Amino acid sequence: MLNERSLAITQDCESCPIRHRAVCARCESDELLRLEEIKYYRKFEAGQTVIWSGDRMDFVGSVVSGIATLTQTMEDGRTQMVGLLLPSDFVGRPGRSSAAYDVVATTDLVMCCFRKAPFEDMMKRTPHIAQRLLEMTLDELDAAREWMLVLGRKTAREKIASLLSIIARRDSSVNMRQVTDQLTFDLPLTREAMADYLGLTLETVSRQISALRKDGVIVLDGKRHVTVPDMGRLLEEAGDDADGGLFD
Amino acid sequence: MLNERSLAITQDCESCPIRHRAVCARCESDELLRLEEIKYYRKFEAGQTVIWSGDRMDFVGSVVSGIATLTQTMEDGRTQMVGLLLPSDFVGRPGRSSAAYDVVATTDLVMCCFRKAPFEDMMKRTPHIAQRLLEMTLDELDAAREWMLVLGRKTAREKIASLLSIIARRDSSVNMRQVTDQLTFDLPLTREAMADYLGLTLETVSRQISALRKDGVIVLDGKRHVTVPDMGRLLEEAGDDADGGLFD
DNA sequence: GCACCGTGTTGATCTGGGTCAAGGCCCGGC
DNA sequence: GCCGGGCCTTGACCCAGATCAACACGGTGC
Repeated sequence: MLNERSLAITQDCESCPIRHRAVCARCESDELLRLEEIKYYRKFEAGQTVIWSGDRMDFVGSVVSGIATLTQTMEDGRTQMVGLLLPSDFVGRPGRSSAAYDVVATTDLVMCCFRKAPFEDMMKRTPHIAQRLLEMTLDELDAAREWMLVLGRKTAREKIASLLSIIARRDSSVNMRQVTDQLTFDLPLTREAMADYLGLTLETVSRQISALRKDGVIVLDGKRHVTVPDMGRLLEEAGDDADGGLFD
Repeated sequence: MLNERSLAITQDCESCPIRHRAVCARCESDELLRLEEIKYYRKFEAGQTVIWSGDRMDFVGSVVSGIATLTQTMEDGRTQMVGLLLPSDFVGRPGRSSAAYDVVATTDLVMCCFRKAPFEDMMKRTPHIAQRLLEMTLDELDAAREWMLVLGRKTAREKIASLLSIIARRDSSVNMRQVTDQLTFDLPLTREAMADYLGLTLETVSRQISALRKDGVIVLDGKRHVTVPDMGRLLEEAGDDADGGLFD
């Protein structure tokens, strides 16, 4: 399904002409074809590190399938996840040659990569690409700032509810049943990874998830499979407006 | 002084041809002149709100002098500052018509604004502007992500030290004495604003500032004027690498 | 002069979430 | 089958920072 908001398209990455039209949806030039010549795929297993912070990074790319995380770590080992990369998310930074964060595959992961120099050349020749990247980066900036509110001001329970809301909204595994207003999905993160995203300990994550289960906000089937009987309730628990445009 | 990294230049905003060359430093086209026709200035007094979250926003612009903050507020009043706008910082978002955050002047403030529609037109005609904005937005994204680490994983003392480092690095009021390695500057924020930035209460901010003073990490002259006798020491307290490229 | 208000400091006490520790569940190897 | 290792849960206790409260300081209006 072609998603106007994404730079690359999830499932049909093999049909690249379509996907690359998304890079530059308003542009019909043959630049689209040239992208074909400089792209390649990379596959990673769950747990593998895609790139270490500070390493030379000579590609940019986007997630085709699977989930990766961006994390920062202090010398003493405290780590904070600063981004969650879901299919169609873009990685890398034109104009910078080394990675700013650790990028780790949390599930099996396929990325569609472009060598950086040719990608930058093409960006110069194809103005819409820079504009598309600008839009996407602004969206990411908004998401990062929303997360700052979560990290700085929300309680542990609200943090968990916020994370579940985000995954419910964005994870492609989400299965929505329109009639009952129920959502089901698998948590793509361990308790520890959730803790790193939320600025909590894994024990607190575990306790709060148990509490939300006990209170009927979520239903757990095993440790990872989540059903949300009432999305409005979950959003209330997250401290957001209950009507806050879920699937806009 | 022309700053390659900025979209607009601080002090010499009156000499706009120079400033606008910074918008598009690599571009010599006459688009620069057209910017003249659609710009205007706005002045605000300390404490005034520039725009409320959700309001219609028909301009983009940059800070000429003074300081503004971006804040998000929950229904129950908890607030989190998500950005600090210092001179040369850009505000607004091409492609979106309403403000996502409250923007408040914390000191007297002068902004140089462009009406959004003509600015967007010009962005389409002048590719380098989108590329410059992309670079700036990526810098902001990095800053936001660094702040996520501060909010999620640092102690109150480290948070204060981190904030002081950032202000020391970016505030134009900073007076550096090369020989002694001392820095002096005025805090542009109240204790409450600092608390909102750091995800703390104002009492904790006050206590930690007192503690840093007692330990000799900073010297206070009045409540706002700060001297940092040893920047390396402050960076250590912030939990960053002591050598982390201060004035790069 | 005095009252008032915004800003900041400091003390006393409380508590949400961290820390430490024990144990359960599941899966893969042997 | 048993063992070991991830991953997760739960309990007991502790502490950093929140909360509540009192007061200090400087400016401004009367």
